[in-house]
Amino acid sequence: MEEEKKSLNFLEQIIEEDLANGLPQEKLRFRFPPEPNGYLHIGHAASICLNFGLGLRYNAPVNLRFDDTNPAKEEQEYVDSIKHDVKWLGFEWDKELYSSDYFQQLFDWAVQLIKEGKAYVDNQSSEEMAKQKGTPTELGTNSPNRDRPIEENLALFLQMKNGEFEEGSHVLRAKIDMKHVNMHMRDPIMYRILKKHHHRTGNDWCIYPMYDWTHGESDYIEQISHSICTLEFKSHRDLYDWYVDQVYDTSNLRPKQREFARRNLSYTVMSKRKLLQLVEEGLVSGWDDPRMPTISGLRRRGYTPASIRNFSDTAGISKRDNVTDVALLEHCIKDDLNKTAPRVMAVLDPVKVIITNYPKGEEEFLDANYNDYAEGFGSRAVPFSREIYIEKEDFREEANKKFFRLKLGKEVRLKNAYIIKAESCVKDENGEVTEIHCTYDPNSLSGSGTEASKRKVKGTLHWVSVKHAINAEVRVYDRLFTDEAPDGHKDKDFKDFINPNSLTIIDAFVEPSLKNSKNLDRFQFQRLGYFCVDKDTTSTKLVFNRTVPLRDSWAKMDN
RNA sequence: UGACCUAUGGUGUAAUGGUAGCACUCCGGUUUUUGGUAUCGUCAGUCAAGGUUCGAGUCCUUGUAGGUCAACCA
Repeated sequence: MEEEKKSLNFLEQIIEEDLANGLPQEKLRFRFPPEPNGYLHIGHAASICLNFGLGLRYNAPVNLRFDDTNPAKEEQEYVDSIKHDVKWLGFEWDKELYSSDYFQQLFDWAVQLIKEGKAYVDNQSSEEMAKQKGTPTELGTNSPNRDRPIEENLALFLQMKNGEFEEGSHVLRAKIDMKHVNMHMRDPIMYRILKKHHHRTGNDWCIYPMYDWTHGESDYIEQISHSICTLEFKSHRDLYDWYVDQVYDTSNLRPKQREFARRNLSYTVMSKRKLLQLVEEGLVSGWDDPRMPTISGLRRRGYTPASIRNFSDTAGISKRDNVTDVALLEHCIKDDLNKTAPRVMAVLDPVKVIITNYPKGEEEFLDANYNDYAEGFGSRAVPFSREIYIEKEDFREEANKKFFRLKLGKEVRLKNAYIIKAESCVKDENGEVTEIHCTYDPNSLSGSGTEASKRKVKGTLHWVSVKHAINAEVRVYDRLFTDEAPDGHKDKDFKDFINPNSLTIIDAFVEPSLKNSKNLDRFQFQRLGYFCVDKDTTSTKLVFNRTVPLRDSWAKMDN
């Protein structure tokens, strides 16, 4: 059989081209370079799947490199969560590295640049420097310190390093071109003074390298062949190349930066700043709130690593701005869970059914498959008795032919149990149905093989036995925002679109087999959706998150 | 009054000058002891105008639209 040719994305095409032009395959090396200043989200997952996917595809190593050059924002907590998330997604990095590992090397190279007359110390205020920088349409002007003698620069830079200056008083700048059409080339800052404790280097340094100076050189040190980042860094590429060229030795590989469009998802926001805002203002319970688009939020919500990987592959990558429909993500998790989740029964909005011809005090345990349509899931015993709960919406006193559920005088099948017929109902003073009285057909037990058990009845309902049901808190989620692109409105704040009903907490009844479920166990609650055990679960209280509801074509018809 | 990037069904992505395809969404049929799943199908697209070419989504020109760039952030 001929293997189907899979089309390449534009980055794979670039790599193929490089290989065709003589780059040896064993020189291929990638990296995922997060700044440890927040939690990873589904957009990062795109980058992770992309870089590690390339590693797998080309049998090339992929480094996990923490871009930790700003001690003001970075914390060990974030490092730990990032490592956990990458592992959880199912990827293995070659080396765990930190930009801060290269502080000494970067410093030495900076000294070299000063000696070559390619860098200088500027002691103007940031306002003055900003003014000289110009704008995208106006050229910049030179700093009065631009031609400071090399010896003086060297001495000042050393003083900066030794902590002899205040924060903000001096910077080291690359001497490139203040009239360059690219703003990033107008004598960019290489080092600033920051008298802050660093999560790894402690107080060893009080000058810290800027992103641009750090990133290309780190790629070069690690001999990354393809340094893949998002589109907003496109204009940094000139500078990336300039910096690398200052230290590039032709016997080594010269890394190449290429950019792709970041992944956006409909009905949510993706910037770390905005996500942080949601957390800090208490609009969600934390970074791992199941409504958050973070990896930890999705995990807690019940998403599987495979579903997220599959989403990334399916969505693909390109260079155009995009807002991917969250329906695709939901499709991916439903697709995975449909194949892997055991099916059980839970009633979220209960009404009591009394089976009047079932003997009082009697109970029986019915064998129920965890999955009727696939092998290997096994089964459990589900208790049945005279009183059960069904969903309120599964009963109507009267309804037309399209209503396949329980109505007076009609029959339905109870999943894994008997066929019952509604005879009458009891209502409270508000007209709400409080009890439904039914009779059952004792010969109709599921799987018993009797004539009666094979009767075709149109509806099948899920249920739990009143006596055996266990209580569970079920958290039902809706999208966090009511707008498709909450941060896409110039005149409105993204928080104006917060959905006030994004979380509904329900006291539900679940079948007793669920009693000992553990955190992150995933189930299909039949006819309702996929649910996942939440970490708030204790030995006395079960808590479930609804990952995603099942498709409900009846709800659409009924409206 | 700049430079750079991007424009393919509602959404996301292929087509590497040669039949515009795939997935999601929507809608409909079949199957079904989940109104689920599965399966079959329908609707729907190359931003515009010129040019090159036997042939253009692809190359060129000019528009138009969107995005990015002026942190001692990354």
